[in-house]
Formats: sequence, C-alpha cells, structure tokens
Amino acid sequence: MLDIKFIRENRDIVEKAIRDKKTEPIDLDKVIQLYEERKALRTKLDEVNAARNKAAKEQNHADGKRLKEEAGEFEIKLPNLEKELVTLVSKIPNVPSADTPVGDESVNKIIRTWGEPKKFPFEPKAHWDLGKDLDIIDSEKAAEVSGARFAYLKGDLALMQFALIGLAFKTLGDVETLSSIAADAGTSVTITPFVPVVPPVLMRTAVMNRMARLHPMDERYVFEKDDLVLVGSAEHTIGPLHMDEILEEKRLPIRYVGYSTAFRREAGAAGKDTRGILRQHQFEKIELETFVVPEKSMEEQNFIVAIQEHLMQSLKLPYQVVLKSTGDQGAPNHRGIDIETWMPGQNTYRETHTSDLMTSYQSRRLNTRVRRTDGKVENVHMNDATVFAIGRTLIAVMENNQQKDGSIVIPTCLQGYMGKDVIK
RNA sequence: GGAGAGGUCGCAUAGUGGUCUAGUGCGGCGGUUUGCUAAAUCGCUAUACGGGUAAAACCGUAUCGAGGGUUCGAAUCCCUCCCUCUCCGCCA
Repeated sequence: MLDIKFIRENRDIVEKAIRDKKTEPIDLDKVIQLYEERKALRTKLDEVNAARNKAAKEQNHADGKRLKEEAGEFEIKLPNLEKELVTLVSKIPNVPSADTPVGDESVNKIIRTWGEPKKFPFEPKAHWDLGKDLDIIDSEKAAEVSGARFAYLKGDLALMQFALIGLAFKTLGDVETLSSIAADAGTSVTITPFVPVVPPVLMRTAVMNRMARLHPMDERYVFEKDDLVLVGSAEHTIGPLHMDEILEEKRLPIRYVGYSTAFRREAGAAGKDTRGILRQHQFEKIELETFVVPEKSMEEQNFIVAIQEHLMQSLKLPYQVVLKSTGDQGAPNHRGIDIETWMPGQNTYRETHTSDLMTSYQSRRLNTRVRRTDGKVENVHMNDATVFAIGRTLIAVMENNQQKDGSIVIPTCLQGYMGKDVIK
C-alpha cells in the first residue's frame, strides 16, 4: 500500500493514479478524515495512558480505575479505525512511473524488438498439434483426470522443462555472466549472484494480503479449513522472505531466483486460450525477486529485463519488449515491462515474461525495511520478474523450432541438458 | 495426531506482580590509547506514532510471538491462537 503521508501531500498524483489505472474509485477525503481521526484518538489515548501510568506509580486506585475505563473506550475504537483505514488505503494502487503510457493495453509501448519472426516454407503448426503429434503434450487425458486447463507434459518436453530450469539457475548464479549482461545494458548495479530458492506453494491468507496479491480472490485457490492459499507465482512466497525485518544497507542488493509451480483459477478468462498449454490452472515458473535501496530500483529493473533478454537470445527466440500502460500494469506496480515472444503457430507475439517494479508498495505492509548507512530506516524497494514461464517458453521453442516433418530442433544452449538435439 | 519444554533488544541469555527507565555478554558504531594490527578502556546501541527543534537534544505513548482478560499496576498471573524444539505415532 501507499504511504498515508504521501497520499495526504500528493492528492492529485494519487487521484490521477486511480483514474489512469482504472481501479475502484476511492474517497480520498474519507481516507484523510480517518487518518486525522485516528491521530486525534491516538493523542488522547496517549494522554490518558500517561495519567494512568502516573496513578499506577502512586498506587492511586481510584484514579487508576477511572482512567482505565476511559482508556478502554479508545482501545476499542482505535483498532477498528485502524483496520478501516488500512482496508481503504490498500485499495489505492501504486503511482505509475513517469514513462508509463496512460491508457489501456492499446497504448502499450514497444521499446525494442529482437530477432525476426521466422518465415516458414510450410504452414507452421500450433504447439497443441505439434505436442499431440509428438506425444509430448496430453491435454485430453489431463481433462479426464483433472479438468480443463491441465496438461501432461511428456517425454522430451518434460526433459526440456528441466533443461530450462538448469539454464536459468546456472545463468543467474554466475557472476561473470551477470556482469557482462549489466555492462551491455549500461547499468552500474552491484553484481551479486541470485540465491536459488525452492519456496512453499501454500501460504497464509494474511501474508498473501500483505503482498497485495490476495485480490481478486476469485483468482486464488483457497483452503479455508487451513486458512491457506495456493501461490499464483513463486513471487508470493519469496517476496515475504524478509517481512518484519530491518536489513542493513550493506546487505543489499538481495537477489533470489526461485522455482515453483504456480496456480491460477483463470476465473475471468473463460473461453480464452482454451487450446494447448498457454493458459493453465497449474504451470511451472522460474521467478526472480530483488530487494534494493530506493534510488537503485529502476536501474535494477533495467538490469532484470536485460537478464530476461539474454536468456531469450540464448534460445534464439524473437521477442519484443513492451512498456505496459497504466491500465495494463497491476495495482502494486510503479513500472511494468513485458516480454512478448513470437509464436508462429498463432502468428503473433504473446506475453512470456513480466517485470514489475513495486517500489515500496509491497514492502510497506510486509514491513521490510533497510537501515541506511546514516542510520535512517525506510522501506526497501522490491522488483519481481519472470525468468521463464516454462509452459509458454516451451510453446515458443516448439513453434519457432518446428520443421516440416513435425520434429522440433532443440536450442543449442539446452542440448547439453537434454543429451539430444531434436525432438521427433 | 499425543505428551512435554519453550518464544525477552541484531545474536545469546537474566528476569515469577511495583525496585524493569527490561539487566548482562557477544556483535555493531564512536572516542581515548596506539608505528600497524590486536588488546585495553569509556560511551552509545530498536521500531512506530505524537509533541518538540533550523537540525539535533529532549518529552509522552505503544511494543518482551499475536490477540484478549485479571489488576491501581503485567515480560511476570489467566484464556485463545501462532510458531519453535524434544519424544512418541503416522508418513514421501
């Protein structure tokens, strides 16, 4: 959530953010009014408590008893007020960066493209046909066993999943590679290897809420009996890895690369992408999450996008980098960048990566802070991004590398992991 | 799932109703001493909100896992929940 003081001092900016992001309208007067009420109540309670502490010290039973009752009233009102305020403020989206285009998806800005959509001397097939013909994707049996939007990955496609995981973890753990990526991208970030993480996929509902990722609830698989939610991304459990902590500045940047299954109900996507494995209830994803000082966070995001591009270039997949518009980026975003990869079977670019700069929007409620070298304490900035959405990357490899006979050439950088160079 | 022991300042630990303004050690920061390092020694050492200030200092309140209760007064007593550890059971 945003800082309430920031909201008070920058009403017009916040109002514009709400408008531009087209989120639920919020009555900012009410927010400020609640804030003032809380402040006044708090001040009164402090005064009563001061008197009460004095009475206790003097063992003045009569005054103590009276003041205790007085304090009791405030102690009921205050938490309610606090709760109401946080609920309201949590609905206010992050403020978009200056370079974020204002509008819906249609004004998303293509920053650059890499590679050329390949011309095939034959009609390229969609991955669902390739997958079925090669017996490496089985959606039919999955539908019987689990339902729509599930699939079995089999044989060499299952192997390729682990090859992608291997490539990602190797690259993000290699300081030399990271240094050259950062230098090529013109960033001067401090290079540290990403710490590999296999996070939990079930988490407490309350923590998901603090990550600003619980809503819309319809998108989440919820286990009410246990008060747990299934993650929709490794981000959800890696992001809170430092909640309620104050990190020393010299520990930053902290960088993680995590692998997990992601679960999504796809409640609002009925009828969309129903064929193949583009949009599944369950998919594997490698995600990265970094914690940096505020003034470095945008450069960090540029570094992250450079890493994403490096990996896609290793796979020789044509892609475009897109700066997401206010309407297309999520509420917690300050700046959102997507990579869309060319999918010949669908004759279009499809989203395979996203990179979200959250500034302090998540860290404020997670209570993840940094103690600067001068002793000041402030919320860290967080970046979160896809390394590989494995299903979608597999689609891109399958469709881009297909040959006339229906076989698929394995990208050079994955051959070592798979022990072969073609799927047939 | 059963039985037991616990959760205190960055870490370790003391603290069984007012003397806790939470002690001590380690770590960290600063000073003195010092050719350098080490050692010694002195001081400081959290967060939030409010007041105060040019900025500090400083003052008030809250925080001893979380929330409630008893009491004039709770780290300490009671209740609920969460978590950790040990043993048993079950289990990949």
